[in-house]
Amino acid sequence: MENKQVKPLIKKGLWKPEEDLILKTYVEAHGEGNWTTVSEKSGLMRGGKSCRLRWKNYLRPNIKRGGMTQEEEDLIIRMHKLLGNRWSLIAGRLPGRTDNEVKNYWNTHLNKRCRTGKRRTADPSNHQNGNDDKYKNKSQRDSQTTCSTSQKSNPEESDGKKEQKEENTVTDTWMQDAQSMNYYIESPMVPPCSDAFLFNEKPFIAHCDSLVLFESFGYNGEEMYSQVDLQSFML
DNA sequence: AAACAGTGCAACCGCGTGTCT
DNA sequence: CAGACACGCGGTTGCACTGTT
Repeated sequence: MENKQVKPLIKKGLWKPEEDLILKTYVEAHGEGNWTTVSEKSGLMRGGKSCRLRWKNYLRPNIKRGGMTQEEEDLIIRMHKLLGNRWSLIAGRLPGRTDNEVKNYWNTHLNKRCRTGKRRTADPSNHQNGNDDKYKNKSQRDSQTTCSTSQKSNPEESDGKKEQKEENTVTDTWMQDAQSMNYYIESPMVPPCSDAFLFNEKPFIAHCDSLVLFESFGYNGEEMYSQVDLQSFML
C-alpha cells in the first residue's frame, strides 16, 4: 500500500468570516452545485458537505435570522404534527428558514414545551425575542432538562427510526393540549371538519391541523382528501 | 471572582436516494 | 444492471455562552 493516496487536509470547525466571503463569492460566481470541487477551486480547505451546508444555512440570499415569530412557531408545531421530523419539508413552508434551524428550534424550544404541556401564550411579553429560555430560573430549566436529557440518553430513543412511538406520545400530549386551548383551533379558511383523516392510525383532529393539512395539499375549498391521499403523501 | 451546570446552535456524520456512466 | 459519485436529510455532537451557586 505504498501508493496510498494522500487525502487533502479537510478543515473542520466553525467557519471564519474570510471563509464565508470566499465561499459566497465563489458560489455567486459559479452557481450552486459541484460542492466537492468548490473547496479545490475556491481554495477553501473544506469538504463539499461543509460548503454546501454553510451556503444553504447561512450564506445564501434571503436567509432569515433571529427568533421565530409566533406564526412561524405555530406553523412548525402543526407541520410537525402532520409530517413528523421531516424538517426540510417543514422548513419549506417557512420562507427564509432552514431545516437545520427548524430542527434546532424544535429540539430546544418546542419539543420540551410539547412534552411538558407548556406553551407560549398569546401574551407577547412571554416570548418576545426567541430567547425566552434565558429568562427562566433554574427550577424551571431543571424540569425541562429532565425531558431533554432523557431524550438524549434513552437508548431506546437513540435508535433513530423509532420516531413513530415518540410521535404518538407527542401527538397525544399535543392533542390534549390543543383541545384545551382555543389558540390553535381557529382557522378561518377551513370549516371544522372533525375526524376526516387518520394520522398514525389515530383520528386526526382536522380542525386543529387543517390549515397545515390543506395548505400541504393545495386545498381549494371543494375537495376533501382521503386517508389514502394523506398516507401516500406521507410516504 | 471562580467554578460549575445548563442551554442553544453551528457543524459533523452516516445513510438513503438519485443520476450518470 | 451495477458501481461510482453527488446530493440531501435527519440525528447527533461539540463548544461557546449564560446563569447559578
